[in-house]
Amino acid sequence: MGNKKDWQRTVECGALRSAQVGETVTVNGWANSVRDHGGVTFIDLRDRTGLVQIVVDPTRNATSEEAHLAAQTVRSEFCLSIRGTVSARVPGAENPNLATGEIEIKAARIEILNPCRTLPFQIDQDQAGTNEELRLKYRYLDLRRPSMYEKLRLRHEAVRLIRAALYEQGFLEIETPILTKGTPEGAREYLVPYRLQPGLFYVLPQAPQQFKQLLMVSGVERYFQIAKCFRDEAQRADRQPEFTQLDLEMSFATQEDILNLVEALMVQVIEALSEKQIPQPFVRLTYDEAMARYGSDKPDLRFGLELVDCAHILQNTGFAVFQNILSSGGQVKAIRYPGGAKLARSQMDELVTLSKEFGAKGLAYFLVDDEGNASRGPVAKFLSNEEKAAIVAAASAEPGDLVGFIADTPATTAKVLDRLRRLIGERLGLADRNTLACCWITDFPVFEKDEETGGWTYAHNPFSMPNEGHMALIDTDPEAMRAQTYDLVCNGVEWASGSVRIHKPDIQTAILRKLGLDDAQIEARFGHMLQAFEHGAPPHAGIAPGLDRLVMFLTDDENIREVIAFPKMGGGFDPLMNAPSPIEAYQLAELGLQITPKPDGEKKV
RNA sequence: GGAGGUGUAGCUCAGUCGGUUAGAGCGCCGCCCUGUCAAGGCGGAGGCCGCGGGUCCGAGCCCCGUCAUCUCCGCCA
Repeated sequence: MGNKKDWQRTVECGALRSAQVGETVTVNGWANSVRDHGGVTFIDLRDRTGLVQIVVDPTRNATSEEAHLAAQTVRSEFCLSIRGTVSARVPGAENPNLATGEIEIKAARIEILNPCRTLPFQIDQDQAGTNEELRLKYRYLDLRRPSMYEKLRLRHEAVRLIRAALYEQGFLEIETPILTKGTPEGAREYLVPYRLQPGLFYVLPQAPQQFKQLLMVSGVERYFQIAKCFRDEAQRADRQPEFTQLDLEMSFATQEDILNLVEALMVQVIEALSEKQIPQPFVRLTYDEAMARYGSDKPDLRFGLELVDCAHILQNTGFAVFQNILSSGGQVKAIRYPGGAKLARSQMDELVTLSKEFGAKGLAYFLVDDEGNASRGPVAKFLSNEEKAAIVAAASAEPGDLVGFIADTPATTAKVLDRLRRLIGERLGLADRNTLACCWITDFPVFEKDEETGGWTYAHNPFSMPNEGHMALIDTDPEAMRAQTYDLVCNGVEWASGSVRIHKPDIQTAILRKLGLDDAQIEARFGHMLQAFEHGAPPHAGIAPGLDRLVMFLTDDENIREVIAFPKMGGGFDPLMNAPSPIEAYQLAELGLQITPKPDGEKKV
């Protein structure tokens, strides 16, 4: 206490109430706004706890001449120390919009800790209208806005709750290397040249996957980490080149253990930090069910509009287009567009155009009339009355609805109908913004066909344990194999992904061979994992929810940059630090690197 | 890699059918003002209309190219 400087605050701005009237206090903060009336001047002083009004009135109180002169030079965002007396506002001058609106501080002394030059943008207004590149360039100013501070605080609280809950359950928080080795395939990786032996590179981790499994072999049993992950892929509104996952792994655990743990943890965090409705228990769907009913492995369950498989209804149809698709292994599935019969012809045409953009050959549809009959629309005349009635019933279509059909391969049918379903849901406002509809998607395929090479590629994660008995299918019907895998999906967004891991070297080797790796490649890339599995590796399972996504749910942001303190722009460029940037010639020489200039001149900077 | 949107004052934006001197609000600067809280009044400064080319008597506006940025597809778990 004796070390305290006289400019240092004794109270925080937002904490002051009528109870403190009469006290002499010192506050520190920034001038949120200044209102100079010639004689009396008001300053709204802001710190992270809120605003308090400062009155500078040389005729009415102990305000010194210096304080009055200082107040006249104060501009927006000056950093100030102010000492004064907490006073009740004059009757009628209270501000009910301010938590501290009953009182004000009559300034005796004003110290300008640091002035502020003219701002590049106004920070006492909502950030929504400001050019984002400018916000990122001056991120330190952008983050002064209370709404941005609140996002930082929510993120902090989420992490704090997660840590507390996992500590409580015996999890160890362990850091794993950032300079490491890549996992083949998957996302493009960030590379760091190795100076001591030019030509070698570290790889930044896409996730701590292998390390956390090795920690299980180590006997840690319960591991977690708030882990930075790196992927050198194209950006999206909800993707950053570096992002954060809650990475966790448990030994001697089943899928059920992981699902229960994560479900309880996420519900706890959401309920503690938001008013969102989060229905429980989370819906569970297998991958096959999800694809059949929603055409997606990450369905938005805030609304229905389930897809209707018309195969049975149309098995003897006279409509050649549908018949040909069905007899060649394709699907005919329908989706209901509530009230869609009222759409203008141009809007219906737009649906057809969009379907084609999504990959379908077209969109067939009929309209349901007031009597519940499918009397109009392009396919109405090609289907029998019995067929139409059965489809109307199966889709629960009502008078005034449009029923659209996609007839194509199962993959294309799913993809297009998923898009249409989301489009309809969005247009009709079916998704309640205040609800977080979570579901577990389980039992993903182990392999899927690689259309380019004709070989097999992993569908989920090459370390995932196939379902019991499914290894028997690896030579006969690998496409039918399912694994002990699970994704947590919320409002159509993939939130977490995990699996029971393979802990047996023979199974892991068989899977890798099926993926087309020869024994030499397996040894080079996964030798250390297989060797670890040969040393008494325990059964283990894990998962990794996206932390940025969690915060986006809390803040209702659709843009991941809003919930990261210092994010990067679209190309991975950081306009605040000006990174990436060129390095010195000697640094390149040390690394044994030579830059080949792009033929067509310079970009940027 | 592809598609679409945007680019005009420090910020957010308007700018008609291509027409002579490019506007508004906020911010900034100056003066006035004793109760405001988005303070108010008066005055002022501030523009490579992203950049390059073209069409035209004439381009912020039309055409071509290019750069930046945002969103989506591809990609990415």
